[in-house]
Amino acid sequence: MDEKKERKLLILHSIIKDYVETAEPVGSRTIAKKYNFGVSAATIRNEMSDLEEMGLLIQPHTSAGRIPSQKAYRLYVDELMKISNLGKTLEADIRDSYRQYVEEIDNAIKHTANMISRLTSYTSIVLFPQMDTLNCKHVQLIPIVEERVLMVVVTKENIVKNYEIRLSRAVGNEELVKMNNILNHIVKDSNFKNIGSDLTEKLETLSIEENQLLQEVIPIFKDILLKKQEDSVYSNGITNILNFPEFYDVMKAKSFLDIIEKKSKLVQILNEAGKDALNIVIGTENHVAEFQDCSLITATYKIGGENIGSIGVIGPIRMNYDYVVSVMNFLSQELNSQLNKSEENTKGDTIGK
Amino acid sequence: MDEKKERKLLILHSIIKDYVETAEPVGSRTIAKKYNFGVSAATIRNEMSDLEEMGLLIQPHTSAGRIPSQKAYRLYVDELMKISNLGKTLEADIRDSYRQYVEEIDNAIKHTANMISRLTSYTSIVLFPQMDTLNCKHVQLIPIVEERVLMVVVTKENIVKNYEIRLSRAVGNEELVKMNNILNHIVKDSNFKNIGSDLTEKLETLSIEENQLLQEVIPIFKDILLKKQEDSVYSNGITNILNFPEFYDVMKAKSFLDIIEKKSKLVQILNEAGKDALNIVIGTENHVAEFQDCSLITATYKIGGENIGSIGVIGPIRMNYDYVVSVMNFLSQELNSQLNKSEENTKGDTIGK
DNA sequence: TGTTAGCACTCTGCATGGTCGAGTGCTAAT
DNA sequence: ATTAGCACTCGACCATGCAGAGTGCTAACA
Repeated sequence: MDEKKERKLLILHSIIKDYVETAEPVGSRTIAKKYNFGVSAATIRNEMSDLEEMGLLIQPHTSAGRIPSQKAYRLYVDELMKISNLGKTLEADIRDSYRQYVEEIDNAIKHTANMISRLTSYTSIVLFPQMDTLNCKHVQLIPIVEERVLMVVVTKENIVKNYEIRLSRAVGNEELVKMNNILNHIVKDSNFKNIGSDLTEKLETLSIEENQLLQEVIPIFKDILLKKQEDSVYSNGITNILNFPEFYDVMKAKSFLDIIEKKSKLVQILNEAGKDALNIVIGTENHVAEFQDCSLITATYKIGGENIGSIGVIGPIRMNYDYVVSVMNFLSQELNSQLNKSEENTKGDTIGK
Repeated sequence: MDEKKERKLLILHSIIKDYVETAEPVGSRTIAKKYNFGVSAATIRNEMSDLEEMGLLIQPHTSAGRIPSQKAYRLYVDELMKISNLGKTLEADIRDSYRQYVEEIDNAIKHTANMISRLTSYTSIVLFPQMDTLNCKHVQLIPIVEERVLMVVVTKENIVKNYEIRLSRAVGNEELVKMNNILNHIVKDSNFKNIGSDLTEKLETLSIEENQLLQEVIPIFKDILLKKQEDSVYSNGITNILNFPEFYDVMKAKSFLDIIEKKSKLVQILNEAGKDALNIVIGTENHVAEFQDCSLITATYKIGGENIGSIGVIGPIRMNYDYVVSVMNFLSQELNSQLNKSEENTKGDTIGK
């Protein structure tokens, strides 16, 4: 009885494999011939009929072959799929390619996105470090000219963000330093997530004069944390999707591309995808209607053990899951070691300062 | 004889108008009826036949109507078109919408791009200020942690760019200040365009010790000016193009979108478009093959009288030229006054400093 | 009991051919 | 110079028919 079931699954596996390659419904003959099971097409037909009853196969119409259902892909991903390596040389090449992206974290992440889309030929979407997962180390205000000031925020994770701000009046250098000191005093060591309540609390401990000084910077400081959300996502290989017959219909392609352009939606999608090391969201498992013809595979990256963002790839449901998963596994691992290597180097000294 | 020609042009005008609206070849009857010229379709037919001989109309096949040739659009743009205003209320709304984008120049430009694509329903592409058109005012090195340093470059035009860099070793605060001083001494007031030769020249005037100090920062400083090219373009409304029947063919759409994703190509296209206040490039007048089904309308923006970047819109050749031109006129004017208003405010004091 | 060959059936894709309508060019009349 | 009329052309659309792929069922076989 068990080997019976075994064969069914093998057949399902073959069907999925074939369909992923060809995008055409696959018939019993194809399976019998191409994947020599040593039984006739008729037998395969019977098995396929069973698989259809189990909800794993779908027949577009009477005399077409069958295609895997979403449930089948889920089964495949959960139980059938075997994840392989990318191969020593490719892995070494990728590792090498990170060399030039050591300075700015965002570049390493962008590079990861580019690699994802290049390797998988699907569309990649990545989140840059999300402010609300980070912790403030210190803030520095730097005069540019007149009332214009550059605010540099360094997080405990050693991520640097900076923002050009404009005060309502020109502020002298000494005043700016004073501002900076007080500001630092209250934002230091706070967690950006609770910054709203934290700050109002701490502001109360300050003198009236000090409050006055910060009157203008504080709202700006808070704003920044929210505002940059739409800059916090990057995507590459958006036209790759047009290579797949599923999207030859211009309207489908458009609704896909529309979302990719709507950065805020992407942030949401990535946030909903799950926070495991690797997450697979197939078709309607995604809550965003426009992506229900797609599958999404995401991974997270960490600094100092804390999840601070994620990388993902989005393609048709008929996706090469095992390959894509191995790509994502390797790249997220590589990105993580990249990010944390540089942290290891500096962290010790930072704490000591 | 003159009023004869007059009529031909009126007919051409009508055909263009109709074709721009409907994207269907337009026949003699349509023109006769819809734009009541007071003559019969047969007469129009004769005129159209003449216009075709003149190379202004094209007949896709014997029994279809006719469509305007590229030459016709050029004629239209150069001589026939009347540019109107956008209307007081719309103009006021747009002007208002700039309010919130005063802090960072790049945001004002991005906003302009968003407005372009929203108003025209074509795809907008814009260049952020190009480093090589700017002049250096000063540079500031700010320690982040260990060997990581933030380099802030302020231009004479008061544009601020900043880059995270990594030195080969941790550098103490005093040393960094020293570095900063020497660096500033030699880069100050130089024009980024000639920075290569300028710097080598000035480096020779420094002591060996000073040279040593700058050894690492100088190449980085030069790199920066080139490196960020691909970050220097932004585009919005890329999927708008899919609304036009010209791009219902997926392969056409793909080759369009591919270029939009290739930022470096966009920079080239915008640079080739011309540096007048307003430039119109129709179809094959563009040298980039993939955009020869498109028309491009660009405008420049200035700071202190100097061209530093451009904004543009790209759509099908069958474009609503007069409307788009009026949009671009208004927006570039608005952007310019936005950029230079803020400069007026500060320039005086800056020089005094 | 599982497997298989055979056969009728179904459905799509494609080529064919005919009709319709839109639009033209030409000619002759005004 | 303009126009009405008419023959002509071509694409869009639709019905038809055929070939090919694939199925489900049945009866025979190991």
